[in-house]
Amino acid sequence: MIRLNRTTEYGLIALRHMSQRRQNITSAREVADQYGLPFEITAKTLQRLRDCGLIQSAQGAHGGYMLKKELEEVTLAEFLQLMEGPQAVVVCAPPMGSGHVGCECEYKGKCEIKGFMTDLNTRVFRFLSSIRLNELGRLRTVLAIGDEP
Amino acid sequence: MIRLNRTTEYGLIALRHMSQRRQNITSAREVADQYGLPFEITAKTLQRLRDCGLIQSAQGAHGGYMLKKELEEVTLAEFLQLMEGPQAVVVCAPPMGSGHVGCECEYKGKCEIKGFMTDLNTRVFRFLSSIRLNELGRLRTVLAIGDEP
DNA sequence: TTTATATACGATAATAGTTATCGTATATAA
DNA sequence: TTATATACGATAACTATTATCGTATATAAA
Ligand code: SF4
Ligand code: SF4
Repeated sequence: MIRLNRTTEYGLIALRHMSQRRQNITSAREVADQYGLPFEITAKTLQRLRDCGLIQSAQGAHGGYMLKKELEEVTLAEFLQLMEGPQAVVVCAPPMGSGHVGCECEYKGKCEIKGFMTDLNTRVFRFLSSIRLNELGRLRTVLAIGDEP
Repeated sequence: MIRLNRTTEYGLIALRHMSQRRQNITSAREVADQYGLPFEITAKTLQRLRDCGLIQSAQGAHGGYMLKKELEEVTLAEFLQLMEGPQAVVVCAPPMGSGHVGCECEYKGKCEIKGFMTDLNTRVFRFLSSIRLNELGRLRTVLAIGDEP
């Protein structure tokens, strides 16, 4: 229920990379190389972030990407929606953020847990909205002692 | 990131059904019929709940299933772990509940968001642990006005 | 003008995970 | 003996995720 997409991780890795190099432009190649990510997917991920308005792109030889939005202004809920599409705990619940697009479910008529699920969906959305992407910069990778064999 | 398995829903539907019919035994057939669920999967789901100690089974002609544990004592975090296996936000984070079994990730060495992810994992676990299955009984299906076309 | 380097983007293959089904065995009350 | 139930392994069908390929376009610099 809880696992993120790889592309979401790639996106966060790229955003953090950019937030550390303020003012400086970066490129899909640089990000992919530095973190060992697959180039093609990294490139597409960055294009997607640009489509969403989180970063801006410049084409051509010295082109690349730069942060556009303040990461503090982006919640994890919003980011997930941008990267993974509309999210909901169950198909009958309205996807986070936009709209009451409550989908269809074949069990809808007889289902007795819909109320519970709708409530859960709301709470999950609130939880994810309480986390902002500027937290990416706060925590660094702390290798726990004994983490490696 | 956020969607539950169908089997988890089937399990919750069954648990709620049983919690409404205290003392009375129910069966996979009864649950499947009443809510229109696929019988085979419902049966396996109930077997799984029994393996986990949430319900007890009786074989034979008048057999079936009964609640064993108080739903108030079961958190959503525990339930998800039982139904969907060890859960974590990312593969490098320790799955909820049991252990520091932090898995392997090919990007581990260079990754800079591991700290953020580990922290997120902990917070998600806390969130899911704050919800208990007795809430299943509190909310009923409230059909929103205009929910159907 | 040519070259090197970058983004842009559609199409598709490979992989993994979820969901559903089939077949058979066993237990038990009537 | 029969009807009804759980128990359980194997596998098929479906869906989503993840990775790759091919080609087009933009731009700075030689
Ligand atoms: S109607 Fe019930 S079974 Fe269907 S998605 Fe909603 S909660 Fe799940
Ligand atoms: S090491 Fe980094 S990329 Fe790998 S799973 Fe952990 S957070 Fe994700």
